[in-house]
Amino acid sequence: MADHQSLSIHCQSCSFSHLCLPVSLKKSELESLDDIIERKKPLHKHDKLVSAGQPFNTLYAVRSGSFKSYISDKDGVEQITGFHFPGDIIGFDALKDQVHQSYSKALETAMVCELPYDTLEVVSERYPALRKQIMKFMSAEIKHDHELMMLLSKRSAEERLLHFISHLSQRFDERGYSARQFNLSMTRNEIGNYLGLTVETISRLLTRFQKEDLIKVDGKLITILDLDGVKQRMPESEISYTALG
Amino acid sequence: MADHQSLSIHCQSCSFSHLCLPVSLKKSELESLDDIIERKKPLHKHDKLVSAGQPFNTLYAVRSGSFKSYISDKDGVEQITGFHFPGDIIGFDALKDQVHQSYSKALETAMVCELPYDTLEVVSERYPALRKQIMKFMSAEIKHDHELMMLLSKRSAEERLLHFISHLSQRFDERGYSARQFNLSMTRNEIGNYLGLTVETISRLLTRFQKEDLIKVDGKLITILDLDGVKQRMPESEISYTALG
DNA sequence: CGCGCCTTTGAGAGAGTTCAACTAACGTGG
DNA sequence: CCACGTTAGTTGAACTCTCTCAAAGGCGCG
Repeated sequence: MADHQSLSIHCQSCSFSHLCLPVSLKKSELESLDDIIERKKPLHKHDKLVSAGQPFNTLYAVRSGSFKSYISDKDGVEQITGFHFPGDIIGFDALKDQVHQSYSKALETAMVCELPYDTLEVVSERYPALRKQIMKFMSAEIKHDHELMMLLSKRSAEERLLHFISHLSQRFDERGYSARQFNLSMTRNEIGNYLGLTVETISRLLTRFQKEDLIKVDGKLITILDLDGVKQRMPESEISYTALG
Repeated sequence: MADHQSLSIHCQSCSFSHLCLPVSLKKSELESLDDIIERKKPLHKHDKLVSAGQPFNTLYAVRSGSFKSYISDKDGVEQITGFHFPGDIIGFDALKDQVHQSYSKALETAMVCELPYDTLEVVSERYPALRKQIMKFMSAEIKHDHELMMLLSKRSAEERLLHFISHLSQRFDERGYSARQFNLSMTRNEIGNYLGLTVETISRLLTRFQKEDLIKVDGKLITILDLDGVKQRMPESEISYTALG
């Protein structure tokens, strides 16, 4: 079962394990985790990983590519609740009722590791460190959501987008990619949806930031020219940590 | 230790246990939980229960009264992230770094049950149901936060306030209070802060809702005159459950 | 290679904010 | 227990940031 489509890939050799569930696990714990993980076929752009209403069976860890998660109301209005990159875990909102509450869609070709929840529970009974790690991920998601509330509720369009760019930069950095130059896997529309703004506002702001020599925009490719400038014009959260977050 | 300021109060006799951690626990599990809980002295209006930056030692369950939780940036701008009523758990955002990320302040005279986290972890090792319950609470908070994002990002002032009133009504109902008439323990300012609106807008809307015979407003006392009307004018979430949420 | 989606840019409109003034309720100390 | 200072709430008028509507160009996917 564990070798189903495994492609001989393991947490031990995964370059994002320092950001993912394996963080702080000992070797024996890591091997147990590795045993229960199933690697799925790649997803293509626009493929749905999960849909709201589906029964919850497994959490997913992003292995490559990126995803958006969003909720939807009865009129079809959507709200993107997060973008996910390698190492991120998807599906925590489904734990309460064992039913998925949101949709997750691939923004580009992507791969995930499947973490069957029943098995995860059994294993975490033996390894408290794993359980703690899962709860830390959930806690981090709550913290992120609170910061987004502040952004949506109190910040101007400019501050929201600068925060978004700066946060993306930081996440790419953590993953070993360039903090200064990266490709947006999401559309302007999706950025706007996430930040509570319209496409037009995002477009206008990107143009303005470019005129102000803060960034360079070439379609999906963003180059940050003045990282300090970006951070200066963006309100800081009260509690900050130098290295780890 | 367990009898420290216990006032002979137990989960078994608590009228909010159906909403709190005890949900779905068996008798023996409940007794173990009861043993580790410490009941604290009452807090008064404006007393801080926790502050951002404090080391995290315990979760809190609201026993009576109400609280607001909020984050704050370096300029002192605050964002209320939630209001808490009896049965609610406070402190999940602190699990990640073992440091509180937000403030919680009593909105009126209130009491809490202290859930020392180290002990909670030891006990939940023996009782998986307790562990599951904690994770379900965290999952519910994530879901709530996502719905608030949708509210802040996509809804008009009118829809936000109607949602707020309707949600309060539902929570009072769950707690055995009237769903039709209740006192707001928070100020107009705090409602506005939570919903990403100004005091003036909240005040104007409440006046308008009253003129439209949706509600009656007498200072802090709200009477819902047309509950169906309130719900009709407020967008529904896609996934709804008849009884439990 | 063509059609659809994404992006950009402009002009006008509007929902909610800001500023201001006033009143009401609160609580604190004399 | 009253007086006073402070905080909470209401209402009006002007403003502004962002949205909406519109139109055109460009990229990319099939």
